[in-house]
Amino acid sequence: MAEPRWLSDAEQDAWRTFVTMLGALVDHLDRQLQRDSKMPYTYYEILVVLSHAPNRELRMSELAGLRNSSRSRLSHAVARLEEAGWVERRECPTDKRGSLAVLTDAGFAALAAAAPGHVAAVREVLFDRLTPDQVKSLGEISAIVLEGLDPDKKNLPGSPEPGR
Amino acid sequence: MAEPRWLSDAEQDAWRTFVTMLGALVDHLDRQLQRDSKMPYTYYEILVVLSHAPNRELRMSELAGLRNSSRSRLSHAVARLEEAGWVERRECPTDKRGSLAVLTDAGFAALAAAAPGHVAAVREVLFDRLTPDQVKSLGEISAIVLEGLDPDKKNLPGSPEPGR
DNA sequence: GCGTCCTGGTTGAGCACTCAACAACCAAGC
DNA sequence: GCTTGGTTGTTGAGTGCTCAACCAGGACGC
Repeated sequence: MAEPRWLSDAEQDAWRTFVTMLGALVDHLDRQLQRDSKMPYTYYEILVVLSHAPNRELRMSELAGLRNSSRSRLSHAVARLEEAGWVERRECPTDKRGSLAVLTDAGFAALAAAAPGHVAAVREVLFDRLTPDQVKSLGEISAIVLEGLDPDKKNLPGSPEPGR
Repeated sequence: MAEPRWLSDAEQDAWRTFVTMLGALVDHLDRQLQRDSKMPYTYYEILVVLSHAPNRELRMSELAGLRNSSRSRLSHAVARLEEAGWVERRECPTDKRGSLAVLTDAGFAALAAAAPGHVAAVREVLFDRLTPDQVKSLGEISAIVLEGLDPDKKNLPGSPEPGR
């Protein structure tokens, strides 16, 4: 086996900073939501996606696709959200195998209550500290990396904000 | 309560792309390590940090600090690594409360075996797709965000590569 | 009709993490 | 010495995830 191509010093620096930032960022946002709104970030995103859907309902697998989540994960998650009263399951009228996840009024209210704090947190750690050029740059870099990871996935789910 | 400052369109775009990329990236790297080396990413990082330490040993809390990890998490993780034979616990000679985590030869070998694949994965999804300017930009942006999250933390643990 | 294969979704075991509680120990004051 | 308070590290319960196994129902062939 050939000697692997290790990272250059500049690459190592960038990688260490990036990966540390990444962990701290995810941790920070997750804790903020958990503390202030009693929900993990992933559940927040499920509620957001549902809030944007027509009738605030989606087939389980559509929801999983939009969330880049496995069916299993989503099934567990929706079970929790159902216990919390934020989502209901209904039978799919056109395919008896299927389930619909429906955002309840209580779920929408919980989302509406959680959103300002979450968006404020995102703004505070990210957008209020970066110049418009840096935001643009971050978007471009993210798109390039994402393209390499997920070549045929073009639909980006989930703005951080709830829908109408 | 005042109307929250929502994100601009450009910010929303950047955020969605960024957050989606982030999830996919973490997932990709974690799966690569789990598949090829039977260890989660966080355990890989513990081994890396230990491999760079003098005598390949560290106090638990130092290790936790370098890894930005809680004591509890580290304690659980080291218990697993000990089962795998990659790390040993020893008493700290100067403080009877303390424990030392010591990287074993088997642990070092496992790390050495895992490193090339991991670094190749990082290179493939990130550095081989970005220009040097973009790498520089990513590093700067990461540093700015990290500064806001972790104001007094200046030590960045963990290059992705094992030490001597 | 009937069989076969695929798809949608759920389930349960196992794993990594968090949080709170705890035991053991050090350090400082008296 | 003793007590008080902070530190170090572990433990156990609970949560969210993955993975593989599974059932139910659709889709296509015959």
